[in-house]
Amino acid sequence: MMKPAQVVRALSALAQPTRLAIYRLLVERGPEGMAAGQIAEKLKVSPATLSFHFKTLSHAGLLESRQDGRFIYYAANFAVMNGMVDYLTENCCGGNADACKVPGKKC
Amino acid sequence: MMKPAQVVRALSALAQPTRLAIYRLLVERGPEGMAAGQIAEKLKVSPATLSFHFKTLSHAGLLESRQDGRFIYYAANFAVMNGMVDYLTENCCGGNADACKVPGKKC
DNA sequence: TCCACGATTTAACAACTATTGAAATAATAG
DNA sequence: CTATTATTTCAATAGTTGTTAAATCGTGGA
Repeated sequence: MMKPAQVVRALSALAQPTRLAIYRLLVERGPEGMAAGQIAEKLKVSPATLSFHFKTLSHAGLLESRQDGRFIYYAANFAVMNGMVDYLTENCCGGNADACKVPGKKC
Repeated sequence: MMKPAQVVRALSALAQPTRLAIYRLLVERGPEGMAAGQIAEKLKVSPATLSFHFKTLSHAGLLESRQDGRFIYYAANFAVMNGMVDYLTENCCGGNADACKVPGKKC
């Protein structure tokens, strides 16, 4: 189970329109990821601002990066988001499956 | 599907240690919820601070409240969190189920 | 009605966050 | 090596957030 501080960091990282858009774009893109410049162009964000947000997302563990030539590819790390969701729904409804309203959760 | 602004509001609301603790406590408690005073005592948070956080969580749609005598009971609203998770994983891996790493998601 | 109790509001302040442009760094191609 | 492209760092500013104490609101009982 994730530590509270890490969950807060992940939530905090996603709680910003530009970063949320970056993350969603990379979730859609899958493991291949996308180059920083392409993301900047697609989302119409200045390189400096984008870099700042990459740092925040990476520090939260939500992004992986790899260099390919002059380009840096970023990709979503699904494990951290899954851990975040598990943390939020842990022991939901006190373990009463009937009362549970979280789909896919076995309480 | 939820609107981006509402998702950001929900993530933002949970991206704070005290509010995350409040929400988890209420998720565990289920639909019955818990009185404000009990939560304050359990989490050792001052009433004023707690009230401030209730407002933030309620405004994000994450909490429901009902008055019972002098007490106000708060309960988690699961629908909004589910919507938040759906928004985050929407169209994940571009619809390629094999590449998808999000358990319970059919891509 | 008056009082006690639970909960919220307000105002103030310190701490943190996002954004920008300009400068600096890293990597490749010629 | 130099020019070029991609990305990051820096510094400054404006805006946002969390906490506290004191004041206020609303409910139920004497």
